Amino acid sequence: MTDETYDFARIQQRWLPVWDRIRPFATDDETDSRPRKYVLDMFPYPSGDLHMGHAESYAYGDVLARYWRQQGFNVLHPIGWDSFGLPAENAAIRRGIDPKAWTLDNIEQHKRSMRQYATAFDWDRILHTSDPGYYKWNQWLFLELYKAGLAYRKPSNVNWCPKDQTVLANEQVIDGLCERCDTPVVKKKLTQWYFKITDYADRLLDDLNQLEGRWPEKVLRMQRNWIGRSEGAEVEFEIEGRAARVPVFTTRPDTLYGATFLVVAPDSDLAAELAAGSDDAAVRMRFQDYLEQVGRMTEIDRQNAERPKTGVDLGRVAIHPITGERLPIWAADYVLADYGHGAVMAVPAHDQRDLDFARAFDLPIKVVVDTNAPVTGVMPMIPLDDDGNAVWPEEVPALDPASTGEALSGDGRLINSGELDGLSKTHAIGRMIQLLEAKGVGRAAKTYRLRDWLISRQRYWGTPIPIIHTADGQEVPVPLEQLPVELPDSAGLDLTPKGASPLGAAEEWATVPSPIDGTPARRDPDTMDTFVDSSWYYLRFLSPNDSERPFDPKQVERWAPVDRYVGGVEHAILHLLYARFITKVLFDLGHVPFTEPFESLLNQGMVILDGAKMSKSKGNLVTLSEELEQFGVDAVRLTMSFAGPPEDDIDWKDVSPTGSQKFLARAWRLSKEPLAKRGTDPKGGDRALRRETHRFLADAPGLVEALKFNVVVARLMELTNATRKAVDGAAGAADPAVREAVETIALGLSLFAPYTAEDMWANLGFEPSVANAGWRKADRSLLVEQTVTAVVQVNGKVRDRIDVAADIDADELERLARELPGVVRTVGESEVRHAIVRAPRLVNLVV
RNA sequence: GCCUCUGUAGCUCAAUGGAAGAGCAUCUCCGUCCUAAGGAGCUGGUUGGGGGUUCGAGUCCCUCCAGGGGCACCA
Repeated sequence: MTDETYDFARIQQRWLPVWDRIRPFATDDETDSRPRKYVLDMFPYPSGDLHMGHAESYAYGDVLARYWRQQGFNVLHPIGWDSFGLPAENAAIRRGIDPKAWTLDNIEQHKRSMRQYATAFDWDRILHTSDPGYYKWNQWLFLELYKAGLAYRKPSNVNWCPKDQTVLANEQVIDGLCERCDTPVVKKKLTQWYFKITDYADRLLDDLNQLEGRWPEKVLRMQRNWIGRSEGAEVEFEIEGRAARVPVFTTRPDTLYGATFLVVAPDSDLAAELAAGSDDAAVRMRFQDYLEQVGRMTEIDRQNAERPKTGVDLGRVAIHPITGERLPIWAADYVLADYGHGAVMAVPAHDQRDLDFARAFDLPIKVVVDTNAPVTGVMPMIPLDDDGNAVWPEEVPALDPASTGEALSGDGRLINSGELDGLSKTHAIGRMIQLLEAKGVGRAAKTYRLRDWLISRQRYWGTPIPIIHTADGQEVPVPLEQLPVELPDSAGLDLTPKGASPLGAAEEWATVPSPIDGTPARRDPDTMDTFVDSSWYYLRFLSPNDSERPFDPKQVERWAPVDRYVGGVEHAILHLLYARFITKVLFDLGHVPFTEPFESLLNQGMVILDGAKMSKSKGNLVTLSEELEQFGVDAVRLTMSFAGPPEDDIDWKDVSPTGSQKFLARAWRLSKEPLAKRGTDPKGGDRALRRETHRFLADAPGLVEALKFNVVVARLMELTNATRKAVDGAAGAADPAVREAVETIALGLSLFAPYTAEDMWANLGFEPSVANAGWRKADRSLLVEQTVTAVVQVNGKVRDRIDVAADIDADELERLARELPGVVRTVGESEVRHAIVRAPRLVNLVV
């Protein structure tokens, strides 16, 4: 191969060392006064080598980072590794090696591949979370939350993965299965550390409105669903033989008169207490059996709404707070212990779940909302026949959920409800809350699906929780000056999951003197959920080597929050919710001046193959390294960008890296063509080509910012085709417009195909790097057309067209239009009743 | 089941209510000892179906159909 043919391998070899030397993407100049942009790619877990998903994500992040750089911004675009977590530990267990060494090897491998892939990262700021210099500040963060009362320990029923032998956060349980290994999750009673994210539920929900339009609608919806705020009332019921009243949460306080029994979650403390207080030994026995039966069930069974209702009568009696009726109390597993108060008032007539239960156990059903009645203040919609007479429905559906099995959940008029009678649902809700408040037995209330964030894990490869437990059972924070609490060496430790943290077995490490009085005490043996690590890493990138503090406030002021965050939708809930939460906590504690970490979010789609997700087990993997070998880095990157909108999935079967390669070669060959010298004034060059060039320069920025990378690439192809035509045609290679066009193509390609663009730039006689060359400003005067073709319609149908001056006025255009042969022929003798003129493009004559 | 988003050329996508377009692929031709690179050109459409509003609808409204996504015992 000679220098005359496009050879991606040669070009890659040529420029990689040059970039290593000139470091085009270093961002460290404190005096730089350009406007700033912070582009962040979600940092990867360093397992194995880069795969197609990474290649896609980094291609997109790079387009944005390189684009803003070309637009004259000082761009921060860092990378690091989320290097704590189970995969390293599991791999270490399987192969009997040190997780630390394994992790560092992988990071090195990743880094080499990323460089080869020409990612525009600042290599002077890399970090990884398993570095004590990083996780020291995880521990600092934990202690900040602890001091603020936002980190606490409590015993509760937690999600337990029997395979990984560790607890899982609610967010890590997908359809009842462990997110990582698809093992059915079970419940286990354990004392664990939590972050009090529920204190922030309202803000996490309400602040999503600020992100509207800048985060994908889908992610906003998922977060809203996850937080799941519901508004209603808390109602308190007296229990016979119990001093304290029992509160329940309901969204339908209007149906309180229809409550015919209470249901408590079998696995709640309340259920156990009520059952224990029953006089009847048989009741106590039945409850124990039922509790065991429920405990054996996996989450996946429990979440199945189709299964028949089960439950036991606890033999206890609640008093209806308004009517004073005596209501039975049941325990049933359709009520969840950790939502609301773990107890509900059952209104079978108006709630499907309660109805199913009442029918199964023959409990009373009382209708209190007439859903056939027109709602107060709203006229009923009665259909009319052709003569204008009302057509009454043949049959009004019966108000009888007991026999139909259908609960009446709609709106209607209250009946059998004392002073609420006649009110609509909405009015009755408000009125009932007033009544409850007046009687002191209830109040308006909100509740959430969101639970507190369970952060402790019984594993080795994570951040040790910086708490010391004294012999007399006190929790003492590790003093700041003793941080980091470093992990003990893994040598000699059995990392195999046993349900207890391996750290507890590292006697030498675990035994410490109490910070209070020096008596023997023990370190907390658990490590933190790795989502703690990633909840604030975007701040650490601003001063990654600062050993004095987690982040430099001056740099936070300069760069944060992140302008554009790029990553997969698989983190739509977990990571993003946690990062938002921690950011708000840091704001409240005065550490950062903003409340949302990520100004805008790009969720790229997945790379799939033949309509299916790629997976090793299915054997339908596309291996990135093989694609790179065959097509080159640039062709693969370009294929990613060209495949469609970034948020859509890319089916590798539908795309053509060969096509990308051909296009790159065609563009590259153009860089050998221009005969005009560097710096030649393009004025006077071929007007049509200049117009194409400047149309691209004018349109590309908006398209990039709208994330329509595929359209930008298509436009580059058009410009390339136009330039080839000019070179081979009348304009010729010496025309200065050709040089201008080719330089523009190189600049445009620098966003998508950095090696090719750099080589073209050199062919055109410039010094590297094209990445920092700067975008050209479009000359708007070249965009306007002197003449345009106006369409002339008669009754909306095109009958003729005419070339006119672009600035023609409406009257003149109409006059010309009426004389056109096609128009005269169609209009004939008819009178033109109306003319719509949109100069200079269109005339529509209505006859 | 509920809530949402999307349906335009074979594929991926454009088109302030104003001529239905681009890139890629296909096909044809030029080129060549052969093959390929390369170049030129032609095709290709009921804008998912139906109805409505409008001088004019891919665009706005209604309805049906198809696909994607989310939620789903959360009181």
